[in-house]
Amino acid sequence: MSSENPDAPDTRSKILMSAWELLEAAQGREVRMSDIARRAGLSRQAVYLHFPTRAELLLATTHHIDAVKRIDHRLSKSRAAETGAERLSAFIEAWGNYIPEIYGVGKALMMMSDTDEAAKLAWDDRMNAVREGCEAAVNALARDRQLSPAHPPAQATDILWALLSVPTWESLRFGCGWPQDLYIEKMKALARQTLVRAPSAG
Amino acid sequence: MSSENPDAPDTRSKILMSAWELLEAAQGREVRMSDIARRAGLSRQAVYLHFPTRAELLLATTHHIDAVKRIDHRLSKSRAAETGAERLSAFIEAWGNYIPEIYGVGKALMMMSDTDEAAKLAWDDRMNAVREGCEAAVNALARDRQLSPAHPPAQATDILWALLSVPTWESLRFGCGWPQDLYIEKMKALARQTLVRAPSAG
DNA sequence: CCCTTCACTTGACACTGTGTAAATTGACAC
DNA sequence: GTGTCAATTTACACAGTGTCAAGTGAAGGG
Repeated sequence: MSSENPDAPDTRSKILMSAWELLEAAQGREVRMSDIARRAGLSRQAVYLHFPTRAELLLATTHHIDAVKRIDHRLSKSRAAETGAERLSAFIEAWGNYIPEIYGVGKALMMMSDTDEAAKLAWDDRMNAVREGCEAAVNALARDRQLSPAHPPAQATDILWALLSVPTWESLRFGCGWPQDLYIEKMKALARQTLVRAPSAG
Repeated sequence: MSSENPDAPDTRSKILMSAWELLEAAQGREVRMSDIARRAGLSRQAVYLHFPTRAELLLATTHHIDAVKRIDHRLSKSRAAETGAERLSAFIEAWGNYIPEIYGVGKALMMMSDTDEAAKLAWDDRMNAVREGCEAAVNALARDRQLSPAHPPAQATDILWALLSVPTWESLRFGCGWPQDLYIEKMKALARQTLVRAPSAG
C-alpha cells in the first residue's frame, strides 16, 4: 500500500467502473464477465477474486453508483418539502431522474432476476427502498389531509410504486419515445390527478 | 389421415397444449424445450420438426391461446360500447382479465426478448395490438368530447398502454398482492380519473 | 409383396456464458 | 531467502438451444 499512487484506483474500483461504463453504454444487454474484465485490464478470473458471482458484482455496482451520484442527497430534498403535494412532486423528480442513471445496471439485474434468485433478491431490495419513498410521500399527503379518498393509503402507495417502476419508465421512454422531461412532467400530473384530493394545482 | 381417430389431436396441437399447460403452471419460468417434448410424449427433436425455434413455438402458443380463449370475441364487447367511457371500461375489463390467461407464455416471451430478437419482435407485435385497443378507446373518448384536456390523445394512449402493461399487472398482482378483481377495479378508476374529462361517474 | 414416404427416434455435437479449480508468475515485505 | 498476495493461464463442468445424420416402423400405392 505504502508505495502506491494515491490517485490510482484499486482493482475493485476499476472493476466497478468498468462494469458501470459497459452496462450504461449497452443498457444492460450483452455485458459479460469477460467484457468487464477486459475493460478493467484484467483476466476474467481476477474479477471472480473480487466478486464471487455476477449478481454480486451488479449489486455492488448499484451501490457504487448510489455513492457517486449522491442519491441520498437528492432524496433529502424531497424529505424537506413542506406540504404533502410538494413532497410527492419532489420525490417523483428525484427518483424519476435517477432511473436513467441506474438503468443499465438495473436492467441487467432485472434480466438476471428471471433465472437467478440472488439477483432477484438484490433488485427487489432496491425496489423496496423506492417503495418506502412512495409510502413516505403518501403518508405526507395523508398527514396534510391531501390524500384522495378514492384510494386507501396502502393502495395509493401500490399505485404510485407501479407508476414509478422501471418497466413503466422503460415503456414510456423507449416504447413511446417520450423525452425524459415529458416523463417527469406527466408522472407528476398523473400522481397528482390520482392521489391528491382536490383539483388544486398545488 | 383417413384412418385416424378424428378426436385425436395431431402432434402440433399436442405440442402447443403441452407448452401452454407447462408455461401456465410455471408462470413462464423454467420451461425447456425438453420439458415440453416430454409432456407431449415426444422426443425433443420432434418438437424442432414442428417449430424451428423456441421463440416460434412460444409465439404459436400465444396464437393458439387466442383462438381457444376467443380473445376477439371478448374484445368485440368493448367495441360495441355506446359511450367512450363505457368503451374504456369494457376494454380494461377484457384485456385486464385476459392478462392472467396469457401470462405464462407472455412471461416466457418477455424473458426471451432480452436476448432473442425474434422473441422481442413477436412480443412487441402482440403488445402493439394492445396499443391499438388503447388508441381506439382514447379515440372513442375524444369523439364523445370526454377526453381529459390534460393530455393530448397520443399521450393519453401512451399512458393507458403503460398502465395496462403486463409488468404493471405483475407488479400490482404479485409485488403488491392485489387480487385480480381489485386490479380491474383500480385500473378502471385510474383510467377514468386520468383520461375522462369531468368527474362524472359515467 | 415390395417400395417409397413420412413422422419420429436416437445419439452425438457445436456454441455460449457462468462458475470452479490448480499450477504458475512477479513483486513486495521482512 | 522466504512467505505472501494479487493476478495469470489453462482447463473443465454444467445448462440449454439448435444442428446433423442414421435408423425405425407403419401407412399407402404400385
